[in-house]
Amino acid sequence: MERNIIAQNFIGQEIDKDLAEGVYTHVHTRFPPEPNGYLHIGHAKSILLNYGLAQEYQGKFNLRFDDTNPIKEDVEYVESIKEDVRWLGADWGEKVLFASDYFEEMYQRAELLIQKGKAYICALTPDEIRAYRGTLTEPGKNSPYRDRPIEDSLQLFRDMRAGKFQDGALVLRAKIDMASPNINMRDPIIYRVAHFHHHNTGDAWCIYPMYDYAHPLEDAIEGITHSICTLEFEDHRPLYDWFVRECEYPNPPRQIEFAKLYLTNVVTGKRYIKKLVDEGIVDGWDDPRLVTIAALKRRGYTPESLRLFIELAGVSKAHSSADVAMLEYCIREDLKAKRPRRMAVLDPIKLIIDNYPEGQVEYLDASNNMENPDLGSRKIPFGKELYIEREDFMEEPPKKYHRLFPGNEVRLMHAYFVKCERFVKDAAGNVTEVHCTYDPETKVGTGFTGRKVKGTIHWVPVVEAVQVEARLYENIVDEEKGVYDEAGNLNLNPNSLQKITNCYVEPNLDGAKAYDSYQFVRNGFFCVDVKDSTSDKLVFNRIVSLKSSFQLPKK
RNA sequence: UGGGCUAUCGCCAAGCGGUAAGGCACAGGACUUUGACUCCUGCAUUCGCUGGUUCGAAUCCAGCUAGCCCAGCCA
Repeated sequence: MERNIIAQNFIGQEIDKDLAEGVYTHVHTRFPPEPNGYLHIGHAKSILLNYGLAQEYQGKFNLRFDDTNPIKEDVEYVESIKEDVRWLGADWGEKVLFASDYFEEMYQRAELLIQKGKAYICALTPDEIRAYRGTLTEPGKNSPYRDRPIEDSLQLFRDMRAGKFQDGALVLRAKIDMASPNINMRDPIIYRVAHFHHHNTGDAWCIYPMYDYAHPLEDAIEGITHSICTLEFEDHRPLYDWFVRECEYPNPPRQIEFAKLYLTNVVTGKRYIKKLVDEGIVDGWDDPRLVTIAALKRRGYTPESLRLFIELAGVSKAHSSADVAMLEYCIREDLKAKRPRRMAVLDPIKLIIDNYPEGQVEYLDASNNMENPDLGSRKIPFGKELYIEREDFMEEPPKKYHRLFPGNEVRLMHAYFVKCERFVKDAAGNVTEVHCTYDPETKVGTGFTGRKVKGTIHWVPVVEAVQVEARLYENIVDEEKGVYDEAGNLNLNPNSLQKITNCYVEPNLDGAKAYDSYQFVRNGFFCVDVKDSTSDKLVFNRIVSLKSSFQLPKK
């Protein structure tokens, strides 16, 4: 049976233990995003982890929107989140769940807390509450409203719900311990007044539960067994357990924390991504320079590649940040045998074959993917004039350079050996044309073994070349300076987007229009940028660089 | 003398008292119709530090050190 790699970590071990000890008889996990932004690579880890765990133990997985703060939330986000979760392959079963669907039950349990003397209505102002809370090193002191009679609190709470108070006038607080060394236990607020339209419940409520209260109840209501969240909630676990216990839920869920996924020298973090989007520094939430799921998808990443990445990165409690090289490895690994390959020239110079008949065009048969014959082959027009990459010719080559230079012979991919005879420069000294002679006997497929060449280069026929706009992306942050400066601002890289308009790819002679997900192996993988193709131009985004593919050998 | 958590190769990460898995990256080499891919090879006498227990410790104990999180009517 196929084991879920994603479940092989300390969380899986804890679950094994729980199951063995009979604490739980089954496994039920959930992914609980707040609909206040787009999902990014970090969420993919949580989604795949929770879903993978449910799969591994033949349990259930819920997608639940943690929509308890209408001020920050929007339906636009719930739709995009559903799409991304679905794209990643996580199946949430019957229907999507919303925390807001449990508002009535949460309210009832809050009344229960009041009746048990475990919660009270507090009229301190926000500033006063902060002052009474104490500091990290000093205990807090009790609110003067802490011993308000139960009946008074109950009535006040009902009045809050009835809309008799302004925002911020009153809050419901849990009565725990103002001297607790854990600040979360110092009578945390559990309900606040907010006259705000909610995307799901409309204007039915003017009081909304806080995360610390709502989350454990949501989990308990849904019968979640393992509530997996990130490290910053470790301090909240005692409170989580307190609410489940005091609200009298049997079969309490268990919270387990893991370290967030960071990528080295990449902007993760919703807050910063949002800033880049809001300030127009990037084109939108799916700008290929971001690591939102939408952006990765647009760059050509596949769900399989992200799953592989999450598996390779692993899950632990150690603060860490994975190398982007690992992410790029994953997309190469996934695509290399799956997708057809094409030739492309980003920075063209002309290659003229002096001994090739003027005006002649022949259609060469080219394998779509040498590693996967099932992908078939295609015809490529070949003629006297071709475009080749500027980097593939050097007037004075360094040692070990085995592409074109005067007197050297190379293979034109899928075609012939070609020997450089001479070249032409313009007034500024730039090479404009490279002249070669070809050897008809070296045609691919003829089994020619007379001699070997050390280099094989890409080319595109001048006559039928398809011109596209290629966008090459560099990291959006300055890797030298690091992601953030002292003030916590992003160190942006002004060259994060370089447009190249005079780029050519080979034509699709079979009439296919899309170049989506084709591999342009010498130049990294490309995919069509569907959204920005407003003109009739094709727009390509390069998604990764191939290891040393265009680097000259080091000295 | 607040609390919680973390520390194993450049980056992730196994390891759970019996003598340091694996992946990415990197470096050599072979192969080659993509300097890619593939294939070999190399890459921690050592597990933040210092003591202790033990025949034996990355694993147990004690004490240090460093880093991260917490004082929203955000999640």
